[in-house]
Amino acid sequence: MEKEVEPVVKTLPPLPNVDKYSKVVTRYAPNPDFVLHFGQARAIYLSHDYARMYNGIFILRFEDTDPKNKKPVLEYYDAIREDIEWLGCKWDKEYIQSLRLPIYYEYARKLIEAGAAYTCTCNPETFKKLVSAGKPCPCRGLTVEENLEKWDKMLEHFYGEGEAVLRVKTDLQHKNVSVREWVAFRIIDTSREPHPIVGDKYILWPTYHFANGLDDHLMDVTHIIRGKEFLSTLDRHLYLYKHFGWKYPEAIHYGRWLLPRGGAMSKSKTLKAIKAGLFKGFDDPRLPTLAALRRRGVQPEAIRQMILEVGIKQSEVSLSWDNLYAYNRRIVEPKAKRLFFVHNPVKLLVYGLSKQYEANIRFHPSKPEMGFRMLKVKVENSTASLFICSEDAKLLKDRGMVRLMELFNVKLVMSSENLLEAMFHSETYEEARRLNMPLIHWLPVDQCVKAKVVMSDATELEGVVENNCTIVKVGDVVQFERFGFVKLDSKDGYWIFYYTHK
RNA sequence: GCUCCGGUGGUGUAGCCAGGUCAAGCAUAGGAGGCUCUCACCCUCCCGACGCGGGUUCAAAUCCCGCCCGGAGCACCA
Repeated sequence: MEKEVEPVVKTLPPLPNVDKYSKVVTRYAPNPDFVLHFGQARAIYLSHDYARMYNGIFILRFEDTDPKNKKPVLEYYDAIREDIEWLGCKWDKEYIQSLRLPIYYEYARKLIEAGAAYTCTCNPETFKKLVSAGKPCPCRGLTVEENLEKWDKMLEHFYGEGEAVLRVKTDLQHKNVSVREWVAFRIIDTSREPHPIVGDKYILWPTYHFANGLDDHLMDVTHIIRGKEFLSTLDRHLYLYKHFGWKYPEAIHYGRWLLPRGGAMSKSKTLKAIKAGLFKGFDDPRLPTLAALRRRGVQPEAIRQMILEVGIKQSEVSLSWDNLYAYNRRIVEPKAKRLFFVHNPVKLLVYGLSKQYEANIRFHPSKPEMGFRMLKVKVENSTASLFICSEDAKLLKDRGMVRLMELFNVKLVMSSENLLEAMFHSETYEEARRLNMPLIHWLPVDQCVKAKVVMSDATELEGVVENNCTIVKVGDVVQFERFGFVKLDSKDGYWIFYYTHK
């Protein structure tokens, strides 16, 4: 029995205060305004894996309450579901906030009735001035009745966009000015900015602070795992929970992580660049989206292991792609079949052959159980026609002799720009080693198909791949020997592979 | 600027709460060599870190103070 190399998988540290709750409930709450990127896998895996670890519940909640500035797009709801499924995380419940507005209205009314929230029709500038000085605005003194009346008018489209908001009462001296009297509802003109799901049905929309905080309670979330950019929303939520007399869930915040090469690019910038044609789509190999990583052959388990390794510190971390690739290689290497791919092929004629040749090569050098592939070399008039990489052609010119892997050794006799001519030298590997010949791969000109590899910088390498590639299924990761790991992307007429890593 | 949060090799992480077994472990990257009919994998070795300065203590990466550096937030965004 051969043992697979088991990577040392770190286990998650225990979650705080688990025994205080009857069931652990976590959630992931994306805004469907773009596909998920690599960094978001962190909150997803941590939330999901903790829920599983404690036999709890993992909730997916779409937070689509800004049809204007962070406009949700219908296709991304599904794209996000697909991304999360690909990561291997199944959610137990799903909610869409835009379908819950009546619930938010109901709780807003309760808040007003409790005297904990008030309608505000101040000019934003004057309000800002007052509140940063720690002073209340005139609206704060309105009676409950007056507030309910104005609230109803807000619901009835009496006010236009920007004319009225609902504020939550806080401490006017709160250290963080943005926490003071924060906005729970604002008006968005959905006749101009329709929501992808509910259209122009509502104009009064809850802010993230309100809907997110409220839903965490209503959905019995016990443990919130999110980036530390949400640290200040916790302060806001605390007021909300205090007004309602609720207990706030355990909140864990992790620091942001930096990725090299455009990893920190913002959604809006990325979208703009895609529209401008700078990227091929949201799965362009240069982008750090999950869709792109998937397309390139990165295994979700590699991402998970990397996230578990990084943990949940609040300090920021700079990750390198190399690190992710190392995890991925560990997963992919034992399974990947080996094939020959000759890029920028150059024709090589080998003379002096006295018989037919065929090479039987393992699909995996250290796993004979994975089987063999065959490459037949047709010899006519003592001559064979092969392809080799142009880089290897240079090698042959420099060294004079090379071994064609698993075949025989040749000696260069003539070279022009597009054609190399060589003489059969000897057959054995031992002879090649004795003479210190470089080893190169090759393909018979009649045993290969055209292929191209899309590199991680989106450039494309043209070449030929051995026709044994018919055993490869779309989505499989294979290794092109002396080249790197690639994933078969499509084979409609043309074999297209995406480069994964070395 | 204000408010929070954080600083272990190039990168990530263990250790810090309960000081000694840490002249700091592991991984990855880098270097050298070995194995191998791939530049993959595997094996061996090397490289390299407790931000700085004080204090407490027999003893500090671990506790205390100051400084420095980095990050996050400061919206009618999520």
